[in-house]
Amino acid sequence: MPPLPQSFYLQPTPQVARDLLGCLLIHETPEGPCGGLIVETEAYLCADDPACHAALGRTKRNAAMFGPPGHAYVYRIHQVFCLNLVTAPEGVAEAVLLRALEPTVGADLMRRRRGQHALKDLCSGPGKLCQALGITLVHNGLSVMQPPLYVSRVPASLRDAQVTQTTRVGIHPDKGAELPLRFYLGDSPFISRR
DNA sequence: CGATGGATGAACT
DNA sequence: GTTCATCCATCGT
Repeated sequence: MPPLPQSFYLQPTPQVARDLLGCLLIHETPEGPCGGLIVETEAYLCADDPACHAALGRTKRNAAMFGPPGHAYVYRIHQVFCLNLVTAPEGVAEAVLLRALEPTVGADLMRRRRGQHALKDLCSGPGKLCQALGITLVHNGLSVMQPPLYVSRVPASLRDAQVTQTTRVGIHPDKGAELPLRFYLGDSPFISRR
């Protein structure tokens, strides 16, 4: 399957977050390809969303969010990295955080990067996912519409009933904690938490 | 199981 | 100096 086109990332951001569920994220690395099916995402919006990194304007760190859609925004928090896919037209800072994958490609390689872990714990969190795939700040701003890093749709169809929509993880009480912008596959054992 | 706290680095006030 | 879009070990039930 070809990578998702840029037009995909120009849909409303919550819809992009939802539609990314079930899509395949692949990173082709020197050690081999690795990745999996996206099972958990969160949308971060430009307007009325204090949790968005761009809520206070453009900075050196969040610059990629203001860039073209279909590119990566990678940031560091504590000692881990997190991967977002930039949405909305250039200049409008919105993105989707990828929070968990169901490992399907290169599981052994990912296990090596993460240390010995059960399959369900390899990519069950935004930091774990980046560690497993070998995503770092060097990927900040890169296109996710072509190798080595890309997202594509898979043939299997997705039933609406499988998608759960709820509040985001780790958001402080006065920062839009009540916004229902987290999406995950309700029957997946690979998500970060219930 | 669930709750808690420390690690640890960069951006920002 | 404060604040995290986290993770993991280590408690406590």
